[in-house]
Amino acid sequence: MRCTPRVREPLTAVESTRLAGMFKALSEPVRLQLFSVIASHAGGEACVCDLAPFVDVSQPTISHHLKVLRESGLVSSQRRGTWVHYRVEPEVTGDLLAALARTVDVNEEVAS
Amino acid sequence: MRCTPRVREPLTAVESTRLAGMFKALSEPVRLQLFSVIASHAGGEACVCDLAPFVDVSQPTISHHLKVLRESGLVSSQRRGTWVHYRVEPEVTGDLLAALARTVDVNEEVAS
DNA sequence: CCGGTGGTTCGATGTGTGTCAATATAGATA
DNA sequence: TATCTATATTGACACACATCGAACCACCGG
Repeated sequence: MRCTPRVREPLTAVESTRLAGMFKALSEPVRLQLFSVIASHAGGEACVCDLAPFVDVSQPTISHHLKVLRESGLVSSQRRGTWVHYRVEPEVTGDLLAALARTVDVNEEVAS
Repeated sequence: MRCTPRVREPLTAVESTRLAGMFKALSEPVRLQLFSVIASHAGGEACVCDLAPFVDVSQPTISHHLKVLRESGLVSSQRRGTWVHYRVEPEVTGDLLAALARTVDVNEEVAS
């Protein structure tokens, strides 16, 4: 029943589950935009008050989305006095990028 | 109220919506694995019968997930006689990769 | 024109999730 | 202590979604 040969090993169920969790965190437009806004600040870091002007949802909703991002591991948070700062986790985002790049590379090798 | 300066422009709401749609397609473990299995075949292309052994869901569920991937633009499908072949769309996946890489780059520039 | 096999669509069901208003917490300031 | 601001949590609700069995469609070999 096999129609096409395989060129490399696909993701395992375990790897897929881990990566899918990160993709899920970025799968909401508002959340992706929040992540992007954080990343666009110096040091990949911004306080919540910097994020609010960019998205058109209530403050609790912003807080909820930040929690989802935090739990995915893509960002971390730190309180500094009155303000809470969110920071992109370069290592985790790098993992995600690498996994996706590996997948896409298969096509590029074949295309060239 | 601004605590941190911005280093680059974040994604707009429109861009976020488009990209989030692709991330969403990859946000399900089974679906991500299907995508990965397709990409792991020669030419970034595989027929449905090649995918089934890798995931533990019913055949209708596989078909549903393939439809979602197709509608996201990340893969396309083509019937060849009895079998239907799914193929990774390199250009679309490249867009996604580039957008994510741009975001991560911000951190790496700062880190170095 | 059948019977069979590969894939898709349909209908139903349980679970997950984005959103907000209201409320709560944490730190600063007086 | 009282109060103000920044952020988080709770509760409720509507909607989306993953999954399956059953029915359906497309191609192929008699």
